[in-house]
Amino acid sequence: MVEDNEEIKQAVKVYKALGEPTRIKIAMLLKEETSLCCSDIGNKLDSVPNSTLSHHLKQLTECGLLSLRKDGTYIYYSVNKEIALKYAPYLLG
Amino acid sequence: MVEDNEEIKQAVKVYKALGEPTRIKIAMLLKEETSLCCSDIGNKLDSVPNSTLSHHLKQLTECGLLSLRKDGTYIYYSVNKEIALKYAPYLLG
DNA sequence: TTTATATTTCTAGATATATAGAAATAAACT
DNA sequence: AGTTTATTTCTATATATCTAGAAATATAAA
Repeated sequence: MVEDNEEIKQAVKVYKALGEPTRIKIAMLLKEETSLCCSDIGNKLDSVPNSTLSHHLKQLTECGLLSLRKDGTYIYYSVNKEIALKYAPYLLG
Repeated sequence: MVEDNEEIKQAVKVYKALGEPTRIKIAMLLKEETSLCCSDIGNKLDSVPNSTLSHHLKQLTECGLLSLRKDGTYIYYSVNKEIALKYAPYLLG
């Protein structure tokens, strides 16, 4: 029997996060720019409202794929290379 | 702007396929066994009806992650290494 | 040609997720 | 204190997906 261990759970979370067009585009953007804040990402994607963007960024962050750094009002996102390398090195080019 | 090209579309399909517990378990099984038929997989997973299994195998196949070989009534599934290597080498161990 | 086995399709209900407007929070600036 | 900007939370609706029983299809064996 295959077990439901923590690693599989994280893999499911990571792949679920990447299995959505807007989110994979965010990951691709960050692969090129190394670090962007929410509104920068919004400007690069076409007509995605902030609330929707926030929802997507949350999932990408919660699965460990993105890490963030706060700077005043801004939150800068970047790809967590360790996780990307493990589950989806495709993202890193 | 990030584009919706074919490669991104396939990546989304692959990751969507992997972003579900039963399906990632199927992929893990196949990583160890190299080739299994639908009912073998059903026996290794606990109480997943055939119709559900068929649905999952269809998604894993349609995104290119699994390839199949028919042998009489049986259909043997195995991991398509080219696709797995590109998008999720994690699956190959 | 009947029977058994493997797998798929059909169908429907339950659950999850995506989307986005509006209000709320938070930090910086005047 | 009031205002602007960045982001989140709340809320609701629409859409997608998971699940599984029952019927259908397909191949093989008796």
